[in-house]
Amino acid sequence: MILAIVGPTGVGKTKLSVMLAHIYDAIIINADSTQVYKGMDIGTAKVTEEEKEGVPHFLLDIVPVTDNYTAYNYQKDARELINKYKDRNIIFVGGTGLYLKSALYNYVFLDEEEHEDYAQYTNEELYELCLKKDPNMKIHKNNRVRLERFLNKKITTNEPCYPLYDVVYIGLTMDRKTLYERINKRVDEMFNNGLIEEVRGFYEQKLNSKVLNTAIGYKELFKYFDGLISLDEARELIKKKSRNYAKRQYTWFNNQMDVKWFSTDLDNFSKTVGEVKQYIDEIRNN
RNA sequence: AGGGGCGUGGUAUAAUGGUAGCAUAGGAGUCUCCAAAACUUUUGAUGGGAGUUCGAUUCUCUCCGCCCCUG
Repeated sequence: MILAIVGPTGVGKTKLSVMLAHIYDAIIINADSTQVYKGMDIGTAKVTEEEKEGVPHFLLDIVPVTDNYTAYNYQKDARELINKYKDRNIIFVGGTGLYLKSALYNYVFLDEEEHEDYAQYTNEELYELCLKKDPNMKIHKNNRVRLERFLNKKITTNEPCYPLYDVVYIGLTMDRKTLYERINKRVDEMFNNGLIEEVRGFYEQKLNSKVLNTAIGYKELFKYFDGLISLDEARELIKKKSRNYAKRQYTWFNNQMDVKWFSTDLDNFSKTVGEVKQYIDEIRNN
């Protein structure tokens, strides 16, 4: 059996995953694009050793922050694990929808044929080049990385995207206002628990990488260390970006996957777990 | 208390005696490796009252609120 626990950031996915892993004697595979990196712990709300409660976790802390781990890498790694543990129950947990899609669906990646350097081109120029290659190209001109990739490919795919595995998608949700309050509070807790020191460690090593420049909580504090914004501004920005992200996660899971949603009962979490378990058992018996 | 200034979506701002603009937050959506990304779309405002006027958010008065200066 393969389960996937999805939902916005801060809704309680980690806790649910460990409890379900105990019930079904399952292993857990991370499906969060930033938790694969070593050392990014507090800012990504990575599960701690204590919280794992002995449940085996995979695809956590597998690459240094200087690597550029992509959905393509994730697809390979996750499918290897599915194959290796096909006799066991597997629980995917995480909020990066594209990673789940790439691993669990027939999501085709195209090898890049050329590797020209387009650094000297402006976004506009890249956009024009792409249109010259294919007038029907629909990538936005600000989406620079996608434009460069498009130019480096010889063909595009029309391969339909269909599920490869039988997966039960469990979505965890709560009303928007409560979720946003929780997200704000969680960011404050990250600051209290040493987020600044965690990020300063990377900053002082003068590390620079894609994930450090995009991950929420990291890029904002880098700006603070550079003296571009105040600490309070960084904190508010992190909260805002986290809320924006949560909303986009809903859009993705609502429209890209067949998710069964459950409301998180904050006062009685085991009740929520019970509802999820009942649903899973019904499906397994059919 | 006296003198001065200011009140425009949740927030920050623009403009005008004649359709109140922009940004951001909020809502909805798109997605074949930037995905904690990049976009699309949409709700929502002239502090209250009165006067002048064909018409006031704009001009006048008043009340309320906020800010600055003085004692």
